[in-house]
Order: sequence, then C-alpha cells, then structure tokens
Amino acid sequence: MNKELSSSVQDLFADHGLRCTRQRVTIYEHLAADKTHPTADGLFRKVSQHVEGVSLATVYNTLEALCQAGLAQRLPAGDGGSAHYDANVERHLHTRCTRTGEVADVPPELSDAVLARLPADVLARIEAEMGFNVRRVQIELIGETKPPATRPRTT
Amino acid sequence: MNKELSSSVQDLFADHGLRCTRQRVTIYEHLAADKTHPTADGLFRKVSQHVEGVSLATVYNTLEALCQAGLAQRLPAGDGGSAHYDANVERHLHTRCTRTGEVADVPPELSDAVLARLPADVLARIEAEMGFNVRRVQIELIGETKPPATRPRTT
DNA sequence: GTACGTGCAAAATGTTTGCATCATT
DNA sequence: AATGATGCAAACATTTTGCACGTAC
Repeated sequence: MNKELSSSVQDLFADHGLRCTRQRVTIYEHLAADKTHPTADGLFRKVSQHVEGVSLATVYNTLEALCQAGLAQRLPAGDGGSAHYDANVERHLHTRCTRTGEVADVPPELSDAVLARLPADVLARIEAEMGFNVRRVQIELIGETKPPATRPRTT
Repeated sequence: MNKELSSSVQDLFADHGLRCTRQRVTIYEHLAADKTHPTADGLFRKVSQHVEGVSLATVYNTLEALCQAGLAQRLPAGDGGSAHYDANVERHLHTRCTRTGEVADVPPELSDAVLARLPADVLARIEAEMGFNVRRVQIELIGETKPPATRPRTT
C-alpha cells in the first residue's frame, strides 16, 4: 500500500529465499491487500490494471513460489473452477459460498475459538490409528451467504 | 458386489430421481466399493476392466449427477490434479497426504468425536457476524502418512 | 413414445513449460 | 558474471459439451 511496506516485502522475500523482482512484489502486495482470495487469473487482471509487463504465467509461477515459501496458501476450488490464493497464512477458517464460489476468512478470534476447541486427544488417536501425521487442520464452512437484508452491515 | 445390492441401487437411484442405467449402476457400485476415493479417471479405468461400453465422459456425467443427488461428494485436489470422489456421504473427516495426494476417511467414531465437539455457539456467532449460512463443516487433516514401519498394522 | 443418458470427439478451462531475453544478487 | 525470473506461446491435463443414437420410464 505504501513504499515503506515494499521494503519489508523485500526483507520477507529475502528471508524466504525468494528473489525480489518488481513483478513478485507487485503480485504479493496485491494478493496481501485483497480480502477476496483472488484466483490466479483475477489477480493477474487486477495487477495488470496497475502495472504493465506482468504475464499470467508469472502470476502462476509467483504464486507457486509464494506457497512453497509459506507466504501464501492455495485454496482448491470446490467445483472444477480455479484455485483461490490467500496471503493470510495464520491458522484460520474459511467460508465457501456454494452459490458464488466465493471464499472468505473467518475472523481470527472466531477461528481461534473453533481451532482451540479441537479435541487434541481425538486427533492423537487418529494419528495413532491411521498412521498419519497431522500437520495442519483445514476447516471450511460450506454454505451460502445470507441475502444482504438479513445480514448486519459488513461494510 | 452382488445382484441383490444392484436392486437397492435401483431403488436408491429412483429415490433420488436418477435414471437407472447399466453404466450408472456400475459406476456407483465401483465408487461405493472403493475405499481409496478414486479420481474420475481412476474410476473409469477400474470400471473399464469389468465392463465394456463406459466412456470417460459418462463417468464424469454420472459423478456429477451423483453429487447433485447427494449420493457422492467431490473432493477437489489439493494441488492442480484431478478431483477425488467419495460415495460415503456420512459426515466424516478426511486425511490428505501431502506426498501422495491420497485421501482417506477418518473412521466414523473418530470423525464424530471431532465433529460433535465443534462449538455450536461459535458457529452461530460466525453465521451471525459474517452473514453466512453454514450448511456443512468440512474438515481435512493435512499431513503425511507415516512410514509403514511406524504404523500399527492396518491390513 | 419421449425424455433423458450415452459415446465419441472436439472444445473449453485452468495450469505448466520451453526457450530466448532480462534483472537481481 | 551467474543464476534465476520473465514473457510469450504452445503444451498439457482435466473436465465439459454437441450431436447422433440408444435405452429407461
């Protein structure tokens, strides 16, 4: 959003062994600023509005690099559509609207409230009985956004 | 697996408004019998070994119809690969191996133990605050299967 | 008999890759 | 200077679709 932040992006990239190119910084900034979990193509279009000389392939390459580096995560589409990307790597839940395919973050406090109550003992039993190492628990709330009338102001 | 079951499949399809064709029955039976959550293509190959005259397009069409009817669910690939399908529509958790991409069911008791402890009050707050109607909670345990040595016998 | 399912191949979609060029370290 | 990123287009993989024919209801 401002020039100062760009330099922390540079540090962030350096810390993660990512080369700091104009395209990558731009892509990352747009992704991080975008609450809507854009698809690669959506991100490409948005970035293209602001700067020239970014190709879709680079967006894909960069997103792949960011995910590898742990600076973003990929959210596979529920239907056959495109994956969404999320620069928020904090543990959090997502909602996914079955109508629009939109993905939204569940706010941190509420996400934590759910994640903190996951029964550790049961997870341990699952690991033991299934021979599986749980690295991450991914929770999605599938449903649909209520019509705006029903919904308290969000703006 | 046996002829008697086929007739219940017929009833099942009828109940869900699905036309009962030889291909659909075959596909459904193979899917239901397959614990490994096959991809459309994998299912196609398996079905093709047993009967002639089933095309990949029909497998896709049928899976789509089954999902619509609520007799199966689609599990989008974590990476860009193909989706997996699961004829088990009971609420249950999945494990997903980051190495192999394999998806496995968490046994019912353990799934229930996790699902039953989800804090209803928090989910209600999420619905209220986000203006979202939660229809289903989908939980995936991301990680990797332990090397067989470490793991208690599963066979 | 009619509406819907099927097979085939072709199209549509989403993502990755090869290669020449360019920028970051 | 060297390594790796970029852009473009073409390849690739997965899924969907159009159409002629067949089958369940």
